[in-house]
Amino acid sequence: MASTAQPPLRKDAARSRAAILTAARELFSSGRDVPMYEIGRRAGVGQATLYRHFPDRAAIVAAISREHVERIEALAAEHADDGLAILIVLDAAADMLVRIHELVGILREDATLAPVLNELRQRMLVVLDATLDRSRASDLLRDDLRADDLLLVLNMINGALTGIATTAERTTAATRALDFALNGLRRYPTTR
Amino acid sequence: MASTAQPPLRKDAARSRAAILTAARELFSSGRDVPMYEIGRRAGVGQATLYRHFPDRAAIVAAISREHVERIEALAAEHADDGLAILIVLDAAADMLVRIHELVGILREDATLAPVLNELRQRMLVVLDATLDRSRASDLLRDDLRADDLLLVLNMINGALTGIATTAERTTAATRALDFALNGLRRYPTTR
DNA sequence: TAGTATACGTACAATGCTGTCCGCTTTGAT
DNA sequence: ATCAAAGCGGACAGCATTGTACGTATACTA
Repeated sequence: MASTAQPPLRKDAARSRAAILTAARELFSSGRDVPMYEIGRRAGVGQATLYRHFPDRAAIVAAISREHVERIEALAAEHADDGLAILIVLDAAADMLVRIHELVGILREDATLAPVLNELRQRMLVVLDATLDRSRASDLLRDDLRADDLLLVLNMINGALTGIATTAERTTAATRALDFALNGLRRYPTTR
Repeated sequence: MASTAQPPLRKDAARSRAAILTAARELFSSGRDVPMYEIGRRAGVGQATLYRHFPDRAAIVAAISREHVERIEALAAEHADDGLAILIVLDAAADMLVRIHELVGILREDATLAPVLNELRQRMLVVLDATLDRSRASDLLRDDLRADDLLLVLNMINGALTGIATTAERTTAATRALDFALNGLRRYPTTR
């Protein structure tokens, strides 16, 4: 598998690529119906350049999405021997969702991105699974929990953010949602 | 306000209207990118008929959405004097979300539906608030809860459903999500 | 059962977005 | 300094979708 080796980009090409990604990150954070040419316009780049760097919307979304998952992977690695790591990771993931909520929607919406979505889901599962395992000893969480339950919880938190426009309000909602997910609504919680 | 009085529909018009709503309900339950003409085609009705009954997509979505909220309102009224009413309502709402998950997405997606969305949100808040109040005596739930927290929880459950195709799997996810929302993830829950 | 208002379907104009073509410009190696 | 390779932008062809125009059919009323 030597196929991933890329020839280095020429100076102008590198600038274009970065500009496109920056523009896309910004536009994708405020709404999901973003025309391609709008990304180009914001990046100060022509249509052809846009499409040369990224053959379609999917490629851009994939590139940006991976960045974020990689940050979570790095964070989990840093806290590998912390018994509370799972709480730290969930917290960071919730925080990430506040920032990329719309992007997640795009990722799910576009059928051609299904393979990427699966890849990222899988990587998150690996991280969550490992972290959960290491936190098991601390008796912090229910012992019927599995990694995909935590992914479900992240989906829940993401759901709590839909339709909220400002970052501040999103943060509030995410915090409250995480609180509910961790502690529940019950007055005298039944741990079943 | 006598404005809501509608002249009775002619027989064929009534049939068309019902066919359109049925087709829309079906199509909206399996995806959110549904072209108008597709609804017409499925309903066995021409473009003009479609647009005469509903001037745009928003009108169809609004009509269908209201039906569902009204069912919840009726259910809450039935259980008005049950101390566990709030659990029953949450459960029913979760079950409803399993069926109309995509519709909720459409409702939020289309900017022209914002007024309808607000109206429905408001009506849900009223129901939840009243039900929560009546359930207060049973000491069932945390006492810091307000109606909009419950709406947040419903959003969370709705979030848990995104990207799941089959009804069976959605039901499973909704059940698990409701469990987490009610009881939390913690082994020894801190009621804070 | 005849007439009129109402509803119907088909065909099409208008719009917005995607992805490609092509002649010009920049980069960096000799 | 020169030149080929690589990159660039604007213009545009193609496509999907929306919403309208218009001649025809159907349902209620007398």
